[in-house]
Amino acid sequence: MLDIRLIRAEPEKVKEALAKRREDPALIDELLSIDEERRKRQTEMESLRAEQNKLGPQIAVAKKSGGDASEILERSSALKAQFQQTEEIVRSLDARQEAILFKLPNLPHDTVQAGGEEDATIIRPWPYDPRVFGFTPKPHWEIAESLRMIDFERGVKLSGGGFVLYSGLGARLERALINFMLDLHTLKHGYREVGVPYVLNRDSMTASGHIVKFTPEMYHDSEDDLFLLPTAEPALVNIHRDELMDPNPLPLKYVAYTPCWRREAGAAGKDTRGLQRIHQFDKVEIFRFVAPESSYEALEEMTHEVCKTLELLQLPYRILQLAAGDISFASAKTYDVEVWSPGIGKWLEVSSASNCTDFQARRGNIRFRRETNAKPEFPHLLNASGTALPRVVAALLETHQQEDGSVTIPEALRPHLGGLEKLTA
RNA sequence: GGAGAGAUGGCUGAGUGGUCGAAAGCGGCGGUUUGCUAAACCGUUGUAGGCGUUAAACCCUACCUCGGGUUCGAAUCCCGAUCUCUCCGCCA
Repeated sequence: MLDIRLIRAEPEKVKEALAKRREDPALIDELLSIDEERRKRQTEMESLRAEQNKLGPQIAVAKKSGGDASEILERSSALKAQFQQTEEIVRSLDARQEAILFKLPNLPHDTVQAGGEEDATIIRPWPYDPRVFGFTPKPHWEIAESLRMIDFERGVKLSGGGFVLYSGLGARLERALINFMLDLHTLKHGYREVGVPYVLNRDSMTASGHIVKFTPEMYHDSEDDLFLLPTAEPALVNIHRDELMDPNPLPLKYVAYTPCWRREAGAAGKDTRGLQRIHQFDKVEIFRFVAPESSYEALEEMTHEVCKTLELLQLPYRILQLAAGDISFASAKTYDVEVWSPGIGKWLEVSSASNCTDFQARRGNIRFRRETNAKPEFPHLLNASGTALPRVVAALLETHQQEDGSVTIPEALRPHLGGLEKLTA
Protein backbone atom coordinates (compact mmCIF):
# COMPACT_ATOMS: atom_id res chain seq x y z
CA MET A 1 0.00 0.00 0.00
CA LEU A 2 1.23 3.46 -0.84
CA ASP A 3 1.40 6.21 1.75
CA ILE A 4 -1.53 8.57 1.25
CA ARG A 5 0.60 11.39 2.66
CA LEU A 6 3.17 10.83 -0.05
CA ILE A 7 0.45 10.86 -2.70
CA ARG A 8 -0.92 14.11 -1.25
CA ALA A 9 2.48 15.73 -1.04
CA GLU A 10 3.88 14.67 -4.41
CA PRO A 11 1.10 13.58 -6.71
CA GLU A 12 3.02 14.28 -9.89
CA LYS A 13 5.94 12.15 -8.84
CA VAL A 14 3.63 9.28 -7.94
CA LYS A 15 1.84 9.56 -11.27
CA GLU A 16 5.10 9.45 -13.17
CA ALA A 17 6.21 6.38 -11.25
CA LEU A 18 2.92 4.62 -11.96
CA ALA A 19 3.08 5.53 -15.61
CA LYS A 20 6.48 3.89 -15.72
CA ARG A 21 4.74 0.70 -14.64
CA ARG A 22 2.06 1.21 -17.28
CA GLU A 23 -0.57 1.86 -14.63
CA ASP A 24 -3.28 4.44 -15.09
CA PRO A 25 -2.25 7.68 -13.33
CA ALA A 26 -5.83 8.98 -13.47
CA LEU A 27 -6.55 6.92 -10.38
CA ILE A 28 -4.39 9.33 -8.41
CA ASP A 29 -6.61 12.30 -9.23
CA GLU A 30 -9.67 10.35 -8.22
CA LEU A 31 -7.97 9.27 -5.04
CA LEU A 32 -6.96 12.82 -4.14
CA SER A 33 -10.43 14.22 -4.59
CA ILE A 34 -11.92 11.44 -2.46
CA ASP A 35 -9.24 12.04 0.14
CA GLU A 36 -9.92 15.75 0.33
CA GLU A 37 -13.65 15.25 0.71
CA ARG A 38 -13.09 12.49 3.22
CA ARG A 39 -10.96 14.65 5.48
CA LYS A 40 -13.39 17.51 5.31
CA ARG A 41 -16.28 15.26 6.27
CA GLN A 42 -14.25 13.58 8.96
CA THR A 43 -13.46 16.87 10.65
CA GLU A 44 -17.14 17.72 10.46
CA MET A 45 -18.10 14.39 11.95
CA GLU A 46 -15.59 14.67 14.74
CA SER A 47 -16.67 18.12 15.84
CA LEU A 48 -20.28 16.95 16.00
CA ARG A 49 -19.15 14.12 18.20
CA ALA A 50 -17.07 16.47 20.35
CA GLU A 51 -20.07 18.69 20.93
CA GLN A 52 -22.24 15.75 21.83
CA ASN A 53 -19.58 14.40 24.20
CA LYS A 54 -19.66 17.67 26.10
CA LEU A 55 -23.34 17.25 26.81
CA GLY A 56 -22.87 13.84 28.43
CA PRO A 57 -21.68 15.03 31.85
CA GLN A 58 -24.36 17.74 31.90
CA ILE A 59 -27.05 15.12 31.53
CA ALA A 60 -25.53 13.07 34.30
CA VAL A 61 -25.36 16.08 36.63
CA ALA A 62 -28.90 17.19 35.83
CA LYS A 63 -30.29 13.72 36.44
CA LYS A 64 -28.43 13.30 39.70
CA SER A 65 -29.72 16.57 41.08
CA GLY A 66 -33.22 15.60 40.02
CA GLY A 67 -33.46 18.45 37.52
CA ASP A 68 -35.02 18.45 34.09
CA ALA A 69 -32.63 17.16 31.46
CA SER A 70 -35.08 16.94 28.60
CA GLU A 71 -33.78 20.00 26.75
CA ILE A 72 -30.21 18.77 26.79
CA LEU A 73 -31.37 15.31 25.78
CA GLU A 74 -33.12 16.78 22.81
CA ARG A 75 -30.04 18.69 21.69
CA SER A 76 -27.96 15.59 22.12
CA SER A 77 -30.34 13.55 20.03
CA ALA A 78 -30.23 16.12 17.27
CA LEU A 79 -26.44 16.06 17.26
CA LYS A 80 -26.52 12.30 17.14
CA ALA A 81 -28.69 12.31 14.05
CA GLN A 82 -26.37 14.72 12.28
CA PHE A 83 -23.40 12.72 13.36
CA GLN A 84 -24.80 9.50 11.99
CA GLN A 85 -25.55 11.11 8.67
CA THR A 86 -22.01 12.43 8.33
CA GLU A 87 -20.57 9.18 9.56
CA GLU A 88 -22.23 7.28 6.76
CA ILE A 89 -20.67 9.59 4.19
CA VAL A 90 -17.24 9.29 5.78
CA ARG A 91 -17.56 5.56 5.84
CA SER A 92 -18.32 5.24 2.18
CA LEU A 93 -15.53 7.66 1.25
CA ASP A 94 -13.18 5.67 3.42
CA ALA A 95 -14.12 2.46 1.70
CA ARG A 96 -13.65 3.98 -1.76
CA GLN A 97 -10.28 5.40 -0.80
CA GLU A 98 -9.09 2.14 0.64
CA ALA A 99 -10.26 0.18 -2.37
CA ILE A 100 -8.14 2.34 -4.65
CA LEU A 101 -5.14 2.31 -2.33
CA PHE A 102 -5.19 -1.47 -2.11
CA LYS A 103 -5.23 -1.78 -5.86
CA LEU A 104 -2.27 0.50 -6.51
CA PRO A 105 1.05 -1.28 -6.99
CA ASN A 106 4.31 -0.21 -5.42
CA LEU A 107 6.26 2.62 -7.03
CA PRO A 108 9.32 1.53 -8.99
CA HIS A 109 12.67 2.83 -7.73
CA ASP A 110 14.41 5.64 -9.62
CA THR A 111 16.99 3.19 -10.94
CA VAL A 112 14.32 1.03 -12.58
CA GLN A 113 13.84 1.57 -16.29
CA ALA A 114 10.40 2.00 -17.86
CA GLY A 115 9.01 -0.72 -20.08
CA GLY A 116 7.85 -4.32 -20.08
CA GLU A 117 9.32 -7.79 -20.23
CA GLU A 118 11.34 -7.05 -23.35
CA ASP A 119 13.06 -4.12 -21.66
CA ALA A 120 14.97 -6.07 -19.04
CA THR A 121 18.67 -5.36 -19.07
CA ILE A 122 21.44 -7.85 -18.47
CA ILE A 123 23.51 -6.37 -15.73
CA ARG A 124 25.84 -9.22 -15.00
CA PRO A 125 26.85 -12.10 -17.20
CA TRP A 126 28.43 -15.30 -15.94
CA PRO A 127 32.05 -14.47 -15.14
CA TYR A 128 33.45 -17.70 -16.56
CA ASP A 129 33.32 -19.37 -19.95
CA PRO A 130 30.39 -21.73 -20.34
CA ARG A 131 31.22 -25.37 -20.77
CA VAL A 132 32.20 -26.50 -24.26
CA PHE A 133 30.68 -29.86 -25.11
CA GLY A 134 32.44 -32.48 -27.22
CA PHE A 135 29.04 -33.98 -27.99
CA THR A 136 25.48 -32.81 -28.39
CA PRO A 137 24.09 -32.16 -24.89
CA LYS A 138 20.74 -33.80 -24.19
CA PRO A 139 17.73 -32.06 -22.70
CA HIS A 140 17.18 -32.77 -19.00
CA TRP A 141 14.02 -34.80 -19.46
CA GLU A 142 15.94 -37.39 -21.49
CA ILE A 143 18.69 -37.57 -18.89
CA ALA A 144 16.20 -37.74 -16.01
CA GLU A 145 14.23 -40.50 -17.65
CA SER A 146 17.19 -42.63 -18.62
CA LEU A 147 18.55 -42.36 -15.07
CA ARG A 148 15.02 -43.12 -13.75
CA MET A 149 15.08 -39.93 -11.69
CA ILE A 150 11.82 -38.39 -12.77
CA ASP A 151 8.66 -40.14 -13.91
CA PHE A 152 6.72 -37.65 -15.97
CA GLU A 153 3.99 -40.04 -17.06
CA ARG A 154 3.10 -41.18 -13.59
CA GLY A 155 3.05 -37.57 -12.43
CA VAL A 156 0.32 -36.94 -14.98
CA LYS A 157 -1.52 -40.06 -13.87
CA LEU A 158 -1.49 -38.98 -10.24
CA SER A 159 -2.47 -35.36 -10.61
CA GLY A 160 -2.59 -34.27 -14.22
CA GLY A 161 -0.34 -32.33 -16.56
CA GLY A 162 2.36 -30.27 -14.89
CA PHE A 163 2.94 -32.65 -12.00
CA VAL A 164 5.92 -34.95 -11.75
CA LEU A 165 6.94 -37.96 -9.70
CA TYR A 166 10.50 -37.80 -8.43
CA SER A 167 11.96 -41.23 -7.95
CA GLY A 168 15.17 -42.82 -6.71
CA LEU A 169 18.12 -40.52 -7.33
CA GLY A 170 15.73 -37.85 -8.55
CA ALA A 171 13.95 -37.68 -5.22
CA ARG A 172 17.25 -37.88 -3.39
CA LEU A 173 18.82 -35.12 -5.47
CA GLU A 174 15.83 -32.91 -4.74
CA ARG A 175 16.24 -33.48 -1.02
CA ALA A 176 20.00 -32.92 -1.23
CA LEU A 177 19.54 -29.61 -3.01
CA ILE A 178 17.05 -28.43 -0.39
CA ASN A 179 19.49 -29.27 2.39
CA PHE A 180 22.41 -27.75 0.52
CA MET A 181 20.57 -24.46 0.08
CA LEU A 182 19.18 -24.34 3.61
CA ASP A 183 22.62 -25.07 5.05
CA LEU A 184 24.25 -22.44 2.87
CA HIS A 185 21.82 -19.70 3.88
CA THR A 186 21.64 -20.59 7.56
CA LEU A 187 25.30 -21.40 8.19
CA LYS A 188 27.04 -19.00 5.80
CA HIS A 189 24.56 -16.20 5.23
CA GLY A 190 23.08 -15.86 8.70
CA TYR A 191 19.42 -16.65 8.06
CA ARG A 192 17.09 -18.19 10.61
CA GLU A 193 15.33 -21.25 9.29
CA VAL A 194 11.57 -21.38 9.65
CA GLY A 195 8.99 -24.00 8.74
CA VAL A 196 5.82 -22.27 7.62
CA PRO A 197 2.27 -23.44 6.92
CA TYR A 198 1.74 -24.33 3.28
CA VAL A 199 -1.70 -22.75 3.18
CA LEU A 200 -2.51 -19.17 4.16
CA ASN A 201 -5.68 -17.29 4.90
CA ARG A 202 -7.03 -14.36 2.94
CA ASP A 203 -5.70 -11.68 5.29
CA SER A 204 -2.17 -12.94 4.85
CA MET A 205 -2.41 -13.11 1.08
CA THR A 206 -3.84 -9.60 1.00
CA ALA A 207 -1.05 -8.15 3.13
CA SER A 208 1.66 -9.56 0.91
CA GLY A 209 -0.05 -8.22 -2.20
CA HIS A 210 -0.81 -11.64 -3.66
CA ILE A 211 -4.52 -10.99 -3.67
CA VAL A 212 -5.45 -7.89 -5.58
CA LYS A 213 -8.40 -8.67 -7.79
CA PHE A 214 -8.78 -12.10 -9.25
CA THR A 215 -6.34 -14.75 -8.22
CA PRO A 216 -6.30 -17.33 -10.98
CA GLU A 217 -2.68 -18.09 -10.23
CA MET A 218 -3.21 -19.67 -6.83
CA TYR A 219 -4.82 -22.95 -5.82
CA HIS A 220 -7.64 -22.13 -3.44
CA ASP A 221 -9.62 -24.19 -0.97
CA SER A 222 -13.02 -22.56 -0.95
CA GLU A 223 -14.29 -24.64 1.96
CA ASP A 224 -11.95 -22.88 4.40
CA ASP A 225 -10.94 -19.95 2.19
CA LEU A 226 -7.29 -20.97 2.31
CA PHE A 227 -4.68 -20.49 -0.37
CA LEU A 228 -1.84 -22.86 -1.25
CA LEU A 229 1.48 -21.03 -1.33
CA PRO A 230 2.55 -19.87 -4.78
CA THR A 231 5.83 -19.05 -3.03
CA ALA A 232 6.95 -18.88 0.60
CA GLU A 233 7.06 -15.09 0.37
CA PRO A 234 3.52 -14.39 1.65
CA ALA A 235 4.07 -16.73 4.59
CA LEU A 236 7.28 -14.94 5.54
CA VAL A 237 5.76 -11.48 5.13
CA ASN A 238 3.02 -12.39 7.57
CA ILE A 239 5.22 -13.72 10.37
CA HIS A 240 5.21 -10.22 11.85
CA ARG A 241 1.86 -8.99 10.59
CA ASP A 242 0.09 -6.66 13.04
CA GLU A 243 3.16 -6.51 15.23
CA LEU A 244 5.06 -3.58 16.68
CA MET A 245 8.57 -4.91 17.13
CA ASP A 246 10.47 -3.38 19.97
CA PRO A 247 13.22 -2.33 20.18
CA ASN A 248 15.58 -2.29 17.22
CA PRO A 249 15.00 -5.87 16.03
CA LEU A 250 16.35 -5.37 12.52
CA PRO A 251 17.60 -6.83 10.36
CA LEU A 252 15.57 -10.04 10.60
CA LYS A 253 16.61 -12.71 8.14
CA TYR A 254 14.52 -15.80 7.48
CA VAL A 255 14.95 -18.75 5.18
CA ALA A 256 12.28 -21.33 4.45
CA TYR A 257 11.96 -24.38 2.29
CA THR A 258 8.47 -24.91 0.94
CA PRO A 259 6.77 -26.54 -1.98
CA CYS A 260 5.09 -23.94 -4.19
CA TRP A 261 1.92 -24.34 -6.20
CA ARG A 262 1.00 -22.36 -9.27
CA ARG A 263 -1.92 -22.99 -11.54
CA GLU A 264 -0.08 -21.34 -14.42
CA ALA A 265 -3.43 -20.34 -15.82
CA GLY A 266 -3.03 -18.99 -19.31
CA ALA A 267 0.43 -20.40 -19.73
CA ALA A 268 -0.68 -23.67 -21.33
CA GLY A 269 1.75 -25.02 -23.88
CA LYS A 270 4.38 -22.39 -23.15
CA ASP A 271 7.80 -23.79 -22.28
CA THR A 272 6.15 -26.73 -20.59
CA ARG A 273 8.45 -29.53 -21.61
CA GLY A 274 10.21 -31.32 -18.76
CA LEU A 275 10.80 -29.34 -15.61
CA GLN A 276 10.52 -25.87 -17.09
CA ARG A 277 7.06 -25.06 -15.81
CA ILE A 278 5.28 -27.35 -13.38
CA HIS A 279 2.36 -26.81 -11.03
CA GLN A 280 4.15 -27.92 -7.88
CA PHE A 281 7.80 -27.28 -7.23
CA ASP A 282 10.24 -27.01 -4.36
CA LYS A 283 11.87 -23.74 -3.48
CA VAL A 284 14.10 -22.27 -0.80
CA GLU A 285 13.24 -18.65 -0.10
CA ILE A 286 15.34 -16.04 1.65
CA PHE A 287 13.66 -13.06 3.23
CA ARG A 288 14.64 -9.94 5.16
CA PHE A 289 13.02 -7.24 7.28
CA VAL A 290 15.41 -4.29 7.25
CA ALA A 291 15.63 -0.63 8.20
CA PRO A 292 14.45 1.58 5.31
CA GLU A 293 17.83 3.16 4.68
CA SER A 294 19.55 -0.14 4.07
CA SER A 295 17.09 -1.98 1.84
CA TYR A 296 18.78 -1.39 -1.51
CA GLU A 297 22.07 -2.53 -0.09
CA ALA A 298 20.25 -5.62 1.23
CA LEU A 299 18.85 -6.31 -2.23
CA GLU A 300 22.36 -6.44 -3.67
CA GLU A 301 23.52 -8.74 -0.88
CA MET A 302 20.63 -11.11 -1.36
CA THR A 303 21.24 -11.25 -5.09
CA HIS A 304 24.84 -12.17 -4.35
CA GLU A 305 23.65 -14.91 -2.03
CA VAL A 306 21.51 -16.33 -4.82
CA CYS A 307 24.48 -16.21 -7.18
CA LYS A 308 26.67 -17.91 -4.62
CA THR A 309 24.24 -20.83 -4.64
CA LEU A 310 24.58 -21.20 -8.39
CA GLU A 311 28.34 -20.77 -8.35
CA LEU A 312 28.70 -23.60 -5.86
CA LEU A 313 26.64 -25.74 -8.21
CA GLN A 314 28.91 -24.58 -11.05
CA LEU A 315 26.05 -23.36 -13.15
CA PRO A 316 26.48 -20.42 -15.55
CA TYR A 317 24.03 -17.65 -14.81
CA ARG A 318 23.21 -14.07 -15.60
CA ILE A 319 21.42 -11.32 -13.71
CA LEU A 320 18.66 -9.25 -15.28
CA GLN A 321 17.28 -6.02 -13.99
CA LEU A 322 13.58 -6.03 -14.74
CA ALA A 323 11.77 -3.05 -16.21
CA ALA A 324 9.06 -1.30 -14.23
CA GLY A 325 6.21 -2.99 -16.09
CA ASP A 326 7.54 -6.45 -15.36
CA ILE A 327 8.17 -6.34 -11.61
CA SER A 328 5.64 -7.80 -9.23
CA PHE A 329 2.81 -5.82 -7.68
CA ALA A 330 4.57 -5.25 -4.35
CA SER A 331 8.06 -4.72 -5.69
CA ALA A 332 9.98 -1.48 -6.20
CA LYS A 333 12.98 -3.14 -7.81
CA THR A 334 13.60 -6.68 -8.97
CA TYR A 335 16.50 -8.70 -10.26
CA ASP A 336 15.94 -12.01 -11.98
CA VAL A 337 18.67 -14.60 -12.00
CA GLU A 338 18.75 -17.08 -14.87
CA VAL A 339 20.81 -20.22 -15.37
CA TRP A 340 21.97 -21.54 -18.69
CA SER A 341 20.50 -24.84 -19.76
CA PRO A 342 22.72 -26.15 -22.56
CA GLY A 343 20.54 -29.15 -23.48
CA ILE A 344 17.57 -27.02 -24.43
CA GLY A 345 19.67 -23.97 -25.21
CA LYS A 346 17.77 -21.55 -22.97
CA TRP A 347 18.18 -19.27 -20.00
CA LEU A 348 15.89 -20.42 -17.20
CA GLU A 349 14.71 -18.10 -14.42
CA VAL A 350 15.56 -19.67 -11.08
CA SER A 351 15.33 -16.66 -8.81
CA SER A 352 13.68 -13.33 -8.47
CA ALA A 353 14.99 -10.90 -5.85
CA SER A 354 12.76 -7.98 -4.93
CA ASN A 355 12.85 -4.99 -2.66
CA CYS A 356 9.24 -4.39 -1.68
CA THR A 357 10.20 -1.37 0.44
CA ASP A 358 7.47 -0.46 2.97
CA PHE A 359 4.64 -1.58 0.67
CA GLN A 360 3.90 -4.91 2.34
CA ALA A 361 4.70 -3.54 5.80
CA ARG A 362 1.95 -0.98 5.38
CA ARG A 363 -0.57 -3.53 4.13
CA GLY A 364 0.28 -5.91 6.94
CA ASN A 365 0.73 -3.25 9.62
CA ILE A 366 4.25 -4.47 10.37
CA ARG A 367 6.19 -1.91 12.38
CA PHE A 368 9.33 -1.59 14.46
CA ARG A 369 10.96 0.85 16.82
CA ARG A 370 14.62 1.76 16.72
CA GLU A 371 14.60 1.99 20.50
CA THR A 372 12.12 1.87 23.33
CA ASN A 373 9.68 4.78 23.11
CA ALA A 374 10.93 5.78 19.66
CA LYS A 375 8.31 6.40 17.02
CA PRO A 376 7.09 3.29 15.18
CA GLU A 377 8.32 2.92 11.59
CA PHE A 378 7.60 0.58 8.70
CA PRO A 379 10.49 -1.73 7.88
CA HIS A 380 11.39 -2.61 4.32
CA LEU A 381 10.75 -6.20 3.22
CA LEU A 382 12.81 -8.13 0.69
CA ASN A 383 12.45 -11.56 -0.80
CA ALA A 384 14.54 -13.72 -3.08
CA SER A 385 14.38 -17.29 -4.21
CA GLY A 386 17.48 -19.07 -3.17
CA THR A 387 16.58 -20.92 -5.40
CA ALA A 388 13.69 -22.61 -7.22
CA LEU A 389 14.65 -26.23 -7.68
CA PRO A 390 13.22 -27.75 -10.87
CA ARG A 391 15.00 -25.44 -13.26
CA VAL A 392 18.19 -25.77 -11.24
CA VAL A 393 17.82 -29.54 -11.57
CA ALA A 394 17.28 -29.13 -15.30
CA ALA A 395 20.35 -26.93 -15.71
CA LEU A 396 22.40 -29.13 -13.42
CA LEU A 397 21.63 -32.32 -15.34
CA GLU A 398 22.24 -30.66 -18.67
CA THR A 399 25.38 -28.81 -17.66
CA HIS A 400 27.13 -31.65 -15.88
CA GLN A 401 26.08 -34.50 -18.16
CA GLN A 402 28.75 -36.78 -19.57
CA GLU A 403 28.90 -38.48 -22.93
CA ASP A 404 28.25 -41.87 -21.28
CA GLY A 405 24.90 -40.65 -19.94
CA SER A 406 26.01 -40.09 -16.34
CA VAL A 407 25.97 -36.75 -14.54
CA THR A 408 28.84 -35.41 -12.46
CA ILE A 409 27.76 -34.02 -9.12
CA PRO A 410 29.27 -30.64 -8.19
CA GLU A 411 31.70 -30.81 -5.28
CA ALA A 412 29.56 -28.69 -2.96
CA LEU A 413 26.58 -31.00 -3.28
CA ARG A 414 28.38 -34.28 -2.60
CA PRO A 415 28.28 -34.11 1.21
CA HIS A 416 24.49 -33.95 0.92
CA LEU A 417 24.44 -37.12 -1.17
CA GLY A 418 26.58 -39.24 1.08
CA GLY A 419 29.71 -38.48 -0.94
CA LEU A 420 28.20 -39.59 -4.24
CA GLU A 421 30.21 -38.16 -7.16
CA LYS A 422 28.13 -39.20 -10.08
CA LEU A 423 24.54 -39.94 -11.01
CA THR A 424 24.35 -43.19 -12.92
CA ALA A 425 21.63 -45.57 -14.00
C1' G B 1 -17.72 -32.42 15.42
C1' G B 2 -20.53 -31.60 20.60
C1' A B 3 -20.71 -28.93 25.51
C1' G B 4 -18.91 -25.16 28.68
C1' A B 5 -15.58 -20.93 30.18
C1' G B 6 -13.02 -16.78 28.75
C1' A B 7 -10.69 -12.43 25.69
C1' U B 8 -9.06 -5.25 29.28
C1' G B 9 -2.67 -1.31 27.89
C1' G B 10 4.48 -4.31 26.93
C1' C B 11 2.92 -8.09 31.05
C1' U B 12 -0.28 -9.40 35.47
C1' G B 13 -4.91 -7.78 36.86
C1' A B 14 -9.39 -4.24 38.86
C1' G B 15 -13.61 -2.08 36.70
C1' U B 16 -20.38 0.69 39.35
C1' G B 17 -24.14 2.31 31.78
C1' G B 18 -22.27 8.88 32.61
C1' U B 19 -16.59 13.12 34.34
C1' C B 20 -12.73 5.78 32.09
C1' G B 21 -7.50 5.92 27.77
C1' A B 22 -9.21 3.04 31.85
C1' A B 23 -7.24 1.49 39.34
C1' A B 24 -3.11 -1.20 41.18
C1' G B 25 1.30 -3.90 40.55
C1' C B 26 5.33 -5.37 37.32
C1' G B 27 8.32 -3.92 33.30
C1' G B 28 10.50 0.31 30.28
C1' C B 29 12.46 5.34 30.29
C1' G B 30 14.30 9.87 33.07
C1' G B 31 15.98 11.56 37.74
C1' U B 32 17.41 11.76 43.23
C1' U B 33 20.33 9.05 46.61
C1' U B 34 24.93 5.82 46.32
C1' G B 35 32.43 4.78 46.08
C1' C B 36 30.05 0.97 42.41
C1' U B 37 25.87 -2.33 41.93
C1' A B 38 21.32 -3.34 44.13
C1' A B 39 17.44 -1.34 46.98
C1' A B 40 14.50 2.88 48.08
C1' C B 41 12.10 7.33 46.52
C1' C B 42 10.14 10.93 42.74
C1' G B 43 8.52 11.64 37.86
C1' U B 44 7.23 9.62 33.29
C1' U B 45 5.57 5.82 29.94
C1' G B 46 -0.10 3.22 24.28
C1' U B 47 -1.62 3.45 19.04
C1' A B 48 -3.94 5.65 14.94
C1' G B 49 -6.51 9.60 12.29
C1' G B 50 -7.50 14.98 11.75
C1' C B 51 -5.15 19.91 12.40
C1' G B 52 -0.48 22.06 13.12
C1' U B 53 5.10 22.62 13.28
C1' U B 54 11.83 23.28 10.77
C1' A B 55 10.81 19.82 14.76
C1' A B 56 7.56 19.59 18.74
C1' A B 57 3.73 20.99 22.10
C1' C B 58 -1.36 22.16 22.43
C1' C B 59 -6.36 20.76 20.56
C1' C B 60 -10.23 17.28 18.53
C1' U B 61 -11.73 12.11 17.38
C1' A B 62 -11.34 6.87 17.68
C1' C B 63 -9.53 2.37 19.92
C1' C B 64 -10.80 -2.31 26.50
C1' U B 65 -10.44 -9.23 20.36
C1' C B 66 -13.49 -7.91 15.83
C1' G B 67 -18.38 -6.52 13.59
C1' G B 68 -23.34 -5.08 14.46
C1' G B 69 -27.34 -3.42 17.98
C1' U B 70 -29.86 -0.94 22.39
C1' U B 71 -29.12 4.14 24.66
C1' C B 72 -28.78 11.15 24.89
C1' G B 73 -24.36 8.24 26.69
C1' A B 74 -21.30 1.33 26.40
C1' A B 75 -15.02 -1.60 28.65
C1' U B 76 -19.85 -2.35 31.26
C1' C B 77 -26.29 -4.53 28.41
C1' C B 78 -27.88 -7.61 23.73
C1' C B 79 -26.64 -10.36 19.02
C1' G B 80 -23.00 -12.43 15.63
C1' A B 81 -17.92 -13.75 14.34
C1' U B 82 -12.94 -15.03 15.52
C1' C B 83 -9.47 -16.85 18.80
C1' U B 84 -7.87 -19.26 23.48
C1' C B 85 -8.71 -22.79 27.42
C1' U B 86 -11.34 -27.21 29.64
C1' C B 87 -14.23 -31.68 28.94
C1' C B 88 -16.30 -35.39 25.42
C1' G B 89 -15.87 -37.67 20.48
C1' C B 90 -12.50 -38.69 16.39
C1' C B 91 -7.49 -39.10 14.87
C1' A B 92 -1.38 -38.98 12.38
